[in-house]
Amino acid sequence: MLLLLFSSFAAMSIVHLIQEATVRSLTSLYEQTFTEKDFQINLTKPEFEGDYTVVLFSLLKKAGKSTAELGEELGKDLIKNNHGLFKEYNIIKGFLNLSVADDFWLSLLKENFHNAGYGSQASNSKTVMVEYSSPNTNKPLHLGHLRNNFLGWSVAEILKNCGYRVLKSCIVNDRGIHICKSMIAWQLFADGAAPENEGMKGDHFVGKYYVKFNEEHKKQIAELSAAGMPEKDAEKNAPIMLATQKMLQAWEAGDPEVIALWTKMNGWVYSGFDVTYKNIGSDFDETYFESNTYLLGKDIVQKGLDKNVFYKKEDGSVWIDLTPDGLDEKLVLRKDGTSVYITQDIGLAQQKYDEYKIDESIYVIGDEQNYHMKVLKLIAQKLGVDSADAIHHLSYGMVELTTGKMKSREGTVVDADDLVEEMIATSKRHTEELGKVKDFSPEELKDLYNTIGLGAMKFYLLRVDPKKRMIFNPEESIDFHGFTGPFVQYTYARIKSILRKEHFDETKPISHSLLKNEKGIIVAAEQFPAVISEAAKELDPSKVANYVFNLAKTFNSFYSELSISKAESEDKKQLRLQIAMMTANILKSGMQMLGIQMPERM
RNA sequence: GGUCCCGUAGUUCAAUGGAUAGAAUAGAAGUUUCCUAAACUUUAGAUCCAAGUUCGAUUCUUGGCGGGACCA
Repeated sequence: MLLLLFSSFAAMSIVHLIQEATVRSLTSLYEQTFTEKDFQINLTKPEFEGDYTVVLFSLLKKAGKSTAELGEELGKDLIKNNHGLFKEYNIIKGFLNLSVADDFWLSLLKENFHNAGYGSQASNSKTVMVEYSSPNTNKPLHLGHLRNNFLGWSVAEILKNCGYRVLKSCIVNDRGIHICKSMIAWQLFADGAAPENEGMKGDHFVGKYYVKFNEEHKKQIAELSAAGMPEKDAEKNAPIMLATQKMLQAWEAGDPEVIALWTKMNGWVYSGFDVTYKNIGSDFDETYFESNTYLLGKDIVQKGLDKNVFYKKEDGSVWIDLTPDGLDEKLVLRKDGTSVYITQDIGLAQQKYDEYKIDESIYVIGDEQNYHMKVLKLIAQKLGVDSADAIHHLSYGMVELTTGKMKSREGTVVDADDLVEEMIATSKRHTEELGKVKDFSPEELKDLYNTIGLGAMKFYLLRVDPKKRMIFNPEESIDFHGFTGPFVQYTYARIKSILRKEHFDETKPISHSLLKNEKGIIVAAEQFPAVISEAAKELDPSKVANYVFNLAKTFNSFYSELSISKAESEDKKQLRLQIAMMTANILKSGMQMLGIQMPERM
């Protein structure tokens, strides 16, 4: 009877149910209008009796009661008028702790334990584009790019689970002075070498010449300075820099030789990127190349001039005045008529909208671009670009090293490929030491090492609030114990092991009181849909990582306290099997949203 | 010079204005004839400083100190 009743509540979270019930009780008790914003519902701290807590302080004035009176009256009314949803209550200081009936939790478990899609929402018929990764083609990917890639991928997955149609896109920064630097250095120092003859990945090969350029550039600056030239002039007038500038002009003029070299070297880089993306599991529905988009937005400049959003200075350059918005004046077209990044970006934003009619456009870009993105959105809005309001910058903090800044041009970076390789090697070592999967085939082992190594790395980079910069110590390897991916994977593998051995008997009705360890997991499981929604709203995968870890921890504690296969009764065994299965389903889909695979055994 | 962000255990991270500030790791002490010990249990350890708002501040406001990013 009760089970049936509670299953009709299943669409609503328990927090929501408590909110509504509390509003009803307050309104009838004190004959005033209350809303759920008048008070707060928290999880009850484990040291107190109860599941959820109504914080009473904010209600005292309006109700005209003391905490003790209000708590008693509200508690009694909640118990009386909610069909047994609440079992009991207690009041400590200004906190009304409510115990939710076991039947509610049992009903929730029964309804959902076998549902692999628990927590995901139906289609909302909205399209969102997530632009991420966006590499330069003059160097290989490093740790910072990995954070970007994992964030972009994960946010896309989270949004999919919330019912969005998601398009993953990438803008490849394949032109400009930085690419010319690698090209010049290759011409000067490579003697025609190609990645194949050196057995290098193409992106690493090209990156080597980018570093080489900077070494040579520095040397020439020193020479010119020694000859008496001021350092700033020396930077510009170093012969290698002059040659690079000349090459950039030749590229823009379409010089066939330069274009051929550019095509060849970019080709090397792409073949290298392909390998890295495949290894880390990144992919894109749409790839834009800046060499195709850099002329976009010029018509927008004209439109801006017509609308008087932009103005022309005497030298012919075009500007926008953002001082009324608390920002500066910003250049949108140089005096020589070439456009700047912001102009292209507006052009591309418009193109994305035209092609896909996207409702939201998320840009995963480092926080060093906060100002740029703010200006981009503002200008787009002032111009009346269709997609302007949809622009959303997912700004993430830089990854810093304990040993100093990562600078590609100085070669002081943690390389993405190296790190991936190291993680996989470490997972291999751990696995071999433990010796639990000696019957695996070589292919199965390879998959397992990948799953665990990448799991550790992705979890490590995603467990931190994206907005905050994070610090990485290259001397210490990423952990496989504690608050880590492998911890969650291990919990999952243990559950799967049990599920392989035991069998479900769904004919058994389950009706008994829940032990603390049993209920704890169901209470945690109930929060999963809300966590996903929150993560989507905040574009924050760390919410999922933290949740999944806590659920795994709760389960591990349950596992060590209570036996499943040797439960006190068949009833209890079936209950615990359901709890285990629901946990496994949630862990798997939560980790999937972080881009992390789950091993059936490890 | 201007704008913005960040200061929490030794370290890396949590905490929609709420109860005794949570974890992980490193440290100390335990758990394996029993479903996978990559686990579990116990223990010690922190809000940069100073005012203010509030019944209540890690959270909000102001000022300092320290770190970072961006703009010209």
